[in-house]
Amino acid sequence: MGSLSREIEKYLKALLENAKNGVIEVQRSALSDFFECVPSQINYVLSTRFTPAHGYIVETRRGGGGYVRIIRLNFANSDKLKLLFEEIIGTEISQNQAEGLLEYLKKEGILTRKETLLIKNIISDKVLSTSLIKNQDALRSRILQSVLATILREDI
Amino acid sequence: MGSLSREIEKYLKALLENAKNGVIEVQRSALSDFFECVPSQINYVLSTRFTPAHGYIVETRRGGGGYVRIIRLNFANSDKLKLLFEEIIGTEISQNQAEGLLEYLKKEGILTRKETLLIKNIISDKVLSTSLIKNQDALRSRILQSVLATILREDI
DNA sequence: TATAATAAGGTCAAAAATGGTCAGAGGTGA
DNA sequence: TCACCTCTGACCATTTTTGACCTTATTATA
Repeated sequence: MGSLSREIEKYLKALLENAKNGVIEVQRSALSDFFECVPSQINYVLSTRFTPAHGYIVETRRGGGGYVRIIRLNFANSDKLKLLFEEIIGTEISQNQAEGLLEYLKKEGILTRKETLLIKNIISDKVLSTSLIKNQDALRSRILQSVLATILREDI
Repeated sequence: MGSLSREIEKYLKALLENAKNGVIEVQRSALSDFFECVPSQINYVLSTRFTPAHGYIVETRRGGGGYVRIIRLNFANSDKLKLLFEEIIGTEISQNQAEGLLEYLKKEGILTRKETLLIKNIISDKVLSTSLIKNQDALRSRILQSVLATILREDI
């Protein structure tokens, strides 16, 4: 008794199985035509089943030649990363904590010295202490989530 | 599938690859004939994909014997580049321009693919479009300045 | 040598082509 | 039944494509 959402989910996951690199590109309108549903149903599926926490990243582009790209994350040999990832979602992280996390990733050989430095500087107070930002620690958490998700991408 | 603009972009970049000196000259009308599009489409491609932020300068000339010359900047002239970068990054920078700059740095071998992806994702809408931030483009500028400063450090 | 014709390229705004958001209606399982 | 999914539609945002009209340089000609 699959709901439509579950069907769409299955379909996309099947596509991903056959894709090399764990990356597929589809068009939202083509998908919604195929499943005879409204386009926003596709967004619903993506936002409930293809989030980083589920192990996917979605990138889209509007306009002519637009697309929806789904990238599968590879948690296979990084349970620890998965945990970390889940732990920091929706949290706030101080500069100190963030640096600790980055150092850990460096020590594990997951980030190089240069990558660590780049990110450390980005999330430093020097960059983030600005009236442009309402809550530094919350933004820092979002940035780190993005870093973890990128690291986990299969296609890099 | 891929948009026409992307095709034209690829075509020009391929020409540049084969050109020595990183300079090519084409005729707008010849290009638009070749791609069966209106001439102004070429301008669109140039202005969205071959800006200084993307690492290119475009020079044109009208009238008989007119041309469009595309010059790819190379990092060797890094004094000029530093200035250019400062100008490009300014106090605000759009996502498109920022991504162009990162792609350029990758192409020049200054950033690896992974570093590029990490930073690109950090400055993406996904991370920065949040009510936590008042002015995305301004924060993006701060982040890129930090990245450049890190890159330009001698000790890494 | 002016002047007209021709041969480039430039600008800008409207239309077309995608995808995004959000609130409310409709289902469904414990 | 009640909380929690799912589905829908009206409205929004971004990117690309097109076309009408404008500017500049060169060449031919009176």
